[in-house]
Amino acid sequence: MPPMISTDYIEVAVTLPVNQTFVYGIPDALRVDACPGMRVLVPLGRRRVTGYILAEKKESGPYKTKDVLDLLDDYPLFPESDIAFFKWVAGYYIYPIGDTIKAALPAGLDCMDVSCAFVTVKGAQALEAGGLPHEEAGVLGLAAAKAGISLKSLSRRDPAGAAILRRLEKKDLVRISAVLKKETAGIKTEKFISLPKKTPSRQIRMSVKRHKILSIVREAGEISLTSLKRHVPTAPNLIKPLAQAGWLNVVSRRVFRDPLGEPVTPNTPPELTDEQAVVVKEIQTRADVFSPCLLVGVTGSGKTEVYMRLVADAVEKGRGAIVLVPEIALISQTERRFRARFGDKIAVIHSMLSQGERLDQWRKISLGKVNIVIGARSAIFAPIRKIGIIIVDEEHDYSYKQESGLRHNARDLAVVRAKMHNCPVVLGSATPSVQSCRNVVSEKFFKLELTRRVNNQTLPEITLVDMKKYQGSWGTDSIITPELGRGIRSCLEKGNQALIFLNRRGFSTFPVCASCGKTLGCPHCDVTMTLHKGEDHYKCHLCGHTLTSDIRCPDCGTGKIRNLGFGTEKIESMLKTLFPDARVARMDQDSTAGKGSTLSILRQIRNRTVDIIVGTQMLAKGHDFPAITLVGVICADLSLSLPDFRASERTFQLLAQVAGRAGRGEEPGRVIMQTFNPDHFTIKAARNQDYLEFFNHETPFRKALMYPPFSRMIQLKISGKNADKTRDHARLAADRLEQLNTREPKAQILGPIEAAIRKISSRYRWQILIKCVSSVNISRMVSAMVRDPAIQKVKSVSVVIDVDPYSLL
DNA sequence: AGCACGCCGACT
DNA sequence: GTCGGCGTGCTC
Ligand SMILES: [Zn+2]
Ligand SMILES: [Zn+2]
Repeated sequence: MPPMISTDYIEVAVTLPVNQTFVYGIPDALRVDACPGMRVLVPLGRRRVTGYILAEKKESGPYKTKDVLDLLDDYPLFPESDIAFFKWVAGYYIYPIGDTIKAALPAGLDCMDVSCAFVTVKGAQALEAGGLPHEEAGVLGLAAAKAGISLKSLSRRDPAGAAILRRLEKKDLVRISAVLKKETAGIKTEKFISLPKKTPSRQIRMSVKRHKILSIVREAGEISLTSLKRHVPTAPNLIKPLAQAGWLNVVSRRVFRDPLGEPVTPNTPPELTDEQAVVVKEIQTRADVFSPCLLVGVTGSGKTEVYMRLVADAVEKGRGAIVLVPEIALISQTERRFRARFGDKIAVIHSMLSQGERLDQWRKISLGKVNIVIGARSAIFAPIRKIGIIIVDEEHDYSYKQESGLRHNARDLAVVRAKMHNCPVVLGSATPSVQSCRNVVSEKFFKLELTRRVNNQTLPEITLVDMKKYQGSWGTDSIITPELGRGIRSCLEKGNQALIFLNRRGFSTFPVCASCGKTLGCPHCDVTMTLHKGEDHYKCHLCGHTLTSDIRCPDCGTGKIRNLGFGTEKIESMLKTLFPDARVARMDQDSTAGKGSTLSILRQIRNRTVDIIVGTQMLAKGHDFPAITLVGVICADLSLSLPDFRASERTFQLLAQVAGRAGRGEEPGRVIMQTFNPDHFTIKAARNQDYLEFFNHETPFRKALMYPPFSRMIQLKISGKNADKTRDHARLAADRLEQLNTREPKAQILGPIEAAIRKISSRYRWQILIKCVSSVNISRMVSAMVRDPAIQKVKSVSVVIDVDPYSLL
């Protein structure tokens, strides 16, 4: 157990966007159980909020302190040693410390006061009598129906809601009071039943059911109520009188929810290849020092086995391990293999888990029951005490970057955390990021390689098809070229599966008015709508707004819409026409929206009940499809022309990844990539599956324009509902930055510019880009800028800081 | 963030 | 005259 608080005061970080911590007094009754890493309920202003104990304090400082109201944990959620890490993260990402900790912890652990309106007796009478103004009756009815309504949810419904409520309060029809909103994730307890040591003297009537229960309990020794219910469904009612008469002992105990089914028995590791053994050895010799390693291994070269050896080795030495994997729907192949190897010694943090299940995985770690964790980006915050190794699989993957809230990059944080724990960190990939390659060149990382595939599979053969040849062709040839068509046919004739990739969903992606020529745009966003035939409407992919499929042009009022442009849904229907005997399935965000649909599509692929599978990048990651021998890429350059310095890298990674889906089984694979730019270095490098070729071509561009990894970059995203106010605020922010840009080496401030997508969900968007070779200077000036009251006080415009942005769009 | 305070326009 | 709008500032 960690050291308890021994002082009269504690330092607390509250979950609010404030850049400071607060000092509270701690009553003796709470102090005996309190320690850093626990949550407390504290008064702040005139409400109660959740805070995290950071440290003990001998003095209150210059403030008049308030007392902690309650201790919300009986065991710390994170070790005291992690606080330094959280502070580092908060500083680096320029994000409030309390919010940083909240983002790091499992969700649903926040309690706070929420203002709620309750209908008074007078209000109920008034509602029944009628005669109230329409809107007042509406709000009152809502509050009555829900037995109290929070002010926040009301003003979300209707911006005028708060004003109406105040009127009602004045008339004494509602009462507004603070209600403590409890955490939504909790610890699960279960009842366990056993026989008492001595048979009770008190006799009760013994029915058949009661006898049965007693005999089951006698046999089991101790049994949970849940398993007892499986034998006797009415057990909960039956045990009560038995327990009261002393015939049974019933205790409530905390349990961990097990989301992954029955625990697996650990399997035995296979023999390592010579190459694998060398890599493992190299990293093991650096076991007790911070040593970042880039492990480049072609698909199928056995990286996962190397990871598992390193993790097992760290555990043997009494230390823990963190394994990061890309975020995908369902559990990935890598996660499954780790679980098979380490059984119940490993915690799994995955987006498919419920809040409570995630909390339990976290608690298992913080209680020291397990000291290995595998999971997507949030697992980098897992409360492992003495980390012996950190693994980042597919380190180039974009899902390591969180694109909302605390915009961290888990891959970068892995390196930081490894440094704090003096341990190796292994970044593995077949196609490493430009950033990591650069770190090898600059000798920040050392590089290890796995060049041979374990079972001697051959790498897929990749051919390019120039789509320019078929521009204006008849029928479907311009989209599914004859080369790709022939490829699919021969793949199907051999009884294999084909995967067709297009990173754009929907049926028609470019609806245009036949009479005035205007595109059909979203009324809330600055993008065109997409026709979804299955759902029979036009949909905006940014805000979700829909328009009926039979709509006339809203601009001229009469024109019919011509549905140009194509997405996965259209490719699916074209393939069904071209190959009427083939079974075609589609996997994208639309086809996997329903619960269980992802699983059912994956099962179809695995059981070979589909022949052609069309999909978006969802198909590119994490799942193994052994029967796929052909991968067709409809348009390799879709993401190439985006106005973003990482467009090439993203395209290269995506193409390399999809290509890797071909030939995972016995038969060699084939990849056909259709492109308008067959001579572009990105496409060529993807065809050659050569990350170094890509790196060598991309590096000069980045260097010339001072883009990462040759500089640090921070992007400010300024948005608001009012176009003029947003623009003015963006200009103000840029002015402040210019004023703060005094230290050498100076930063380069670009903008403000209007974002490429000028409006999303009725919010106008502006951007400022800051580049600087000095990490310290760029961080200092941006922190100072956001702390400026002139910037902070304007609440109708939001300023979001994206440190090391992945995409600038 | 949320909540109160305070200062100005358009209503009784 | 006040009711209620929002801009400003503070929370240990
Ligand atoms: Zn028109
Ligand atoms: Zn929209």
